Amino acid sequence: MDTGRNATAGVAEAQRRGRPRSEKARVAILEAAAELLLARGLSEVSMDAVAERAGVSKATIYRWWPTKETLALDALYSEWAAAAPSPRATGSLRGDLLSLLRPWARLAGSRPYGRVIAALITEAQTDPAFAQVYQSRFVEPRREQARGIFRRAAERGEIPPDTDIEVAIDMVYGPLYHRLLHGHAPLSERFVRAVVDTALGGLTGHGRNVQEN
Amino acid sequence: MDTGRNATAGVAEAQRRGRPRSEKARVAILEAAAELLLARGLSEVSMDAVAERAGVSKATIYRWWPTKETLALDALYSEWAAAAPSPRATGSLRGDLLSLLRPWARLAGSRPYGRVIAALITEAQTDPAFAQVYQSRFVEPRREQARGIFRRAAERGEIPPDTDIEVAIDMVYGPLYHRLLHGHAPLSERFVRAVVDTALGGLTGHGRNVQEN
Amino acid sequence: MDTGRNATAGVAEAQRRGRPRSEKARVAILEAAAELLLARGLSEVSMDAVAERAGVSKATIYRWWPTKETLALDALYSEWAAAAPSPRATGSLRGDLLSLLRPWARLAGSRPYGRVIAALITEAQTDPAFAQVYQSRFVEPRREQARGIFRRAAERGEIPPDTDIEVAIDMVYGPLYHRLLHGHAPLSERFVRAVVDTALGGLTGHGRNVQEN
Amino acid sequence: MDTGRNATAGVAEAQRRGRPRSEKARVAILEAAAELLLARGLSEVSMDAVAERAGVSKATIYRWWPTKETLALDALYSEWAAAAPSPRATGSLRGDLLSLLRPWARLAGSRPYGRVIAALITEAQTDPAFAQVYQSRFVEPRREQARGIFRRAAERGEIPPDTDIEVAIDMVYGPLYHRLLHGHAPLSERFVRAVVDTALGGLTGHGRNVQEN
DNA sequence: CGGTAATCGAGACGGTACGTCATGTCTTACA
DNA sequence: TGTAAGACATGACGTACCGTCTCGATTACCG
Repeated sequence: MDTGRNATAGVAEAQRRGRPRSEKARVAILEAAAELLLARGLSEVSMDAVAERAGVSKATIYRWWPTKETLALDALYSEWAAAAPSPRATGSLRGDLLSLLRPWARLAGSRPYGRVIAALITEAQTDPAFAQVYQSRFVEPRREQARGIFRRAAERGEIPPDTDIEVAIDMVYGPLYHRLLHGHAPLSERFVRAVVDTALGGLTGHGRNVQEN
Repeated sequence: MDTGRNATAGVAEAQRRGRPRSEKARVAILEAAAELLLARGLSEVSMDAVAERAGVSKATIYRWWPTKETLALDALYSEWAAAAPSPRATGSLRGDLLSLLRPWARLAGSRPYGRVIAALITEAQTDPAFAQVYQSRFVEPRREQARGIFRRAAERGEIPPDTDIEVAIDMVYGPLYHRLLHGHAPLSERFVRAVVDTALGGLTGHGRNVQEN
Repeated sequence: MDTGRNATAGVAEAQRRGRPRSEKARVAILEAAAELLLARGLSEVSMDAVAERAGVSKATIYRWWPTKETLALDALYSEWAAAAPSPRATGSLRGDLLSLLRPWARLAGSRPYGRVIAALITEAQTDPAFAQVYQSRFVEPRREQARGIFRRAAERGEIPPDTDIEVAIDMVYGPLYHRLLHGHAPLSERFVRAVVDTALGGLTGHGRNVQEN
Repeated sequence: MDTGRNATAGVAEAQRRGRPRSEKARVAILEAAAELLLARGLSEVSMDAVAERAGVSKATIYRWWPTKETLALDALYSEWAAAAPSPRATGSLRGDLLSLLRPWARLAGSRPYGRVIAALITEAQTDPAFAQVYQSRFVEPRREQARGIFRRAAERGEIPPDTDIEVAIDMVYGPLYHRLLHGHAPLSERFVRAVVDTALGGLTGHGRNVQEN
């Protein structure tokens, strides 16, 4: 799936005229981009380098991805989507959150994704069009999952019905992104548990969740 | 204060030989950089542009700042340090946190600082030397303030003595940075209060803090 | 008639199998090329542009013309051959030359052909195969006409029998091409007459031809 | 002397501020360009290739020469100006013309200059600004020399005083350029003599110059 | 009338050069 | 020694064109 042009093309669509897009080239570009991005970071990766490593011409890249950033987004997404499992419903808010956030943290910490994500966020600050794509591809899907989790918890009575769910989401994802981007401490499993427990029970301890998991 | 070379050290230092450094140039550079950074973002600002706007030669900039990023850091720091008031002790954890975070959020939201901070974080991902400077100049001072606040709260018995303070700091700063960088929702005063209250009392509501402020 | 491949050979040839060549496309390509060439010059005309204007695919052009230059040669030739009348025998060398050169000069000056011819000559300098085609299509026919004229003049005794006819041809065509390509002065009718008269009678005036025409 | 910017800079001019232009680079560029041009022709020479061979950056070339063509003009001019001797006055029109044209023909035939000159003429057809520079640098100086020769011949009575000198110049340079560019026959010494003699005496032979030289 | 074969349109592709721009260094003259 | 001016090597940018290619669609013939 491309960030750039009309890459939708339903299955049943009649074959379009002209030479069809080279699937080989598409995959080679995304893989080359992903490897280079993780090895060197967005700003150190040139389109020329991607083209060379993918065995592809620069024009072919620009035909499908308008900017380096959109290519990076797609490249990262390919890796990320392939690796991330869909969380299952555990019956408790704590369990649901852990099953959502643990794979995310494990994935985020497994390779230098933070560097690439930081670069994408930086680009989103300046380019509104890119920001829109970044939001809808990377951010919203995960927030939507979290919204469902919190909504179901409210229905079960685990959290008050007037809870501001947007704030709640920021309370759990915020600290994770914080460590991912600032790198002042590891994105460990322990940290995920601590974040979830603190978000649920609070620091003062009166509502502290005692489950062990 | 420069990120780069001889940071001039003490007042009483003997006058060095040769023409002294031009204070006018130093200020002009920092101001030009700050304005351009906030207007266009780090990646869109060139050293040539800073030099031209400051009425200064490029060589002069490079003599004192080794990279564009260090210059940006200093330029941002000048603005930020001038504006941020030092928080006062209120006697309660909630009060202390609000007096620490509210000015931060107000400042961060007042101009497009997020764009510059995101760029600095991005650079820190790749350049370890810069990361070190960024941490010690921007991150640690504020974490140290927060550590003091939590430590005093533990002494007062407001939070358990075994609280992991590093996690606690991430629980309040994380959500703020999250909104600053992702921009999916405003960094409002209301949000700061919600973050503090949730961090203290938790989402489940059993320990919910009922103070009104 | 194409510069490139199977130049169709004889009329009576048996119809070849497969879809026959589209005459419509052939004409459209030549016309599009001629218009673009005269408007912009060879180097400013791209095959893509010709294809688009002719409503034809690039592959169709390349199937029949190996290079842009050969296409330009054919396009120019179509225009040129259609416009140039065949000179008639006047009975005198001066009359024959004028009847040969005047139409040439009028045509050459009528539209920016100089620009295209210069480009073809340039290409011929580098590509020997093209040079051969250019000579045989554009240069030799006209030189052959001129040879006949001078030969008959020698038979009539108008010029010495040992006259070097190749030099004689260069003496009349050279100055015309000179103005066409350098453009320092107009290719006027007056100039054609002056060239012929000077070539015949010389600058010193002793043999000056006094006919008026 | 450059075609591009303000390369005049009189001798006595006060040293301009900033790093002075690198004479070494200037010469290396012109020499690299000249060698490549003569070896491959203008269209086959890329700026990248010139930069690489000269050991110079592309930006440096573009700083001083706006286009490839202006660079080629300067490169050719350097070679040409260094080689061409100034003709001397012989006392006769024939002698003067031979002393002007023989070195020109020898030089033009010595290396594949025709290919480069053809390309420059081609460019001049399309780019009026370049045409102006080409005329004033390459064409006019030589025409001015020729004008002097014919003017003095008229004063001596060798040619009629009402001779159209512009036509006369085209009569001798035209055939030479014709052979240089069309390449249908060699630019030999014999040819130069034949052109001069025919231009002076005419083909009809009544005014034929009988000097031998 | 169905099969074979060359043509055509569309347009993606690898490759190469373009001319521009930014980085960081260097070389002058002047302060 | 510091500074303004500005030339320099390096290298990436995004665009444009070239000539080739792979499709489906078309249009003749030939069996």
